[in-house]
Amino acid sequence: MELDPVIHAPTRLQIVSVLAAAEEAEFGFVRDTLGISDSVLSKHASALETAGYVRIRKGYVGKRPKTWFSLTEQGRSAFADYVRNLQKIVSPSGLTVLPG
Amino acid sequence: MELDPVIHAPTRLQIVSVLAAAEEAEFGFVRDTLGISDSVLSKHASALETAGYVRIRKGYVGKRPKTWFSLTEQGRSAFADYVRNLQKIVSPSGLTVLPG
DNA sequence: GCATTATCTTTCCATCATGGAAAGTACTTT
DNA sequence: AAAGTACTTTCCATGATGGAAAGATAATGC
Repeated sequence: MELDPVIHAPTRLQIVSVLAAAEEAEFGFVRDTLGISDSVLSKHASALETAGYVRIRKGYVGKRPKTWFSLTEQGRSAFADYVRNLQKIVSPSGLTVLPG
Repeated sequence: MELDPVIHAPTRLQIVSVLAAAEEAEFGFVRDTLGISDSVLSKHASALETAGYVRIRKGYVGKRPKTWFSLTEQGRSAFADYVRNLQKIVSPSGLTVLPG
């Protein structure tokens, strides 16, 4: 019933949730969606990559460098586990973390 | 879409979840259920009391002092908000993990 | 009466996490 | 050459966390 600390930190939870909702997301999109600084996103993305949860892809749009993030299979699975564990912790109260 | 940091800390989330499932819970029960030390529970309970989320009741069982915790109305409401916010963050992923 | 137990609370400490600013990297545009 | 784009890394200050140890208070055991 452990809450994976890599995912639980609020900023990373939000990053992972954004990525879980899409196949891939741009650096700037994630940063602006969450309203965080470049450095914070860069550091959390690296932490998630180190954990094996996020893939960081670098490429170009025209001549400008761009970075995209996506969840790895391991990341998706860890996120699903995380949500399940949250549910276990919270559910005795009768509340749910799930939509609907 | 803020996750109340008083509740989000894993240990306090578990404490609050336990309390949300009951009217009142004993110090020893909560400590043993979560597997934490006396000092940690004592400190987190104080923090939750300071936030207005938990009521700490002291009394006796026979001649031995005992402490009980319960959520205040404010605490229940903050917890419900917390879970709602969690839902908002997580739900775009479309996870279909079922409660229970 | 004094030591021990019970039930917490508070202090101490060492560690880790977090975020933003600033500086750095690499390349491009003007 | 200077400035801009798109990050990454370093620096730093702040705060959170947990357990052990020491306290506080009262009740039993011997």
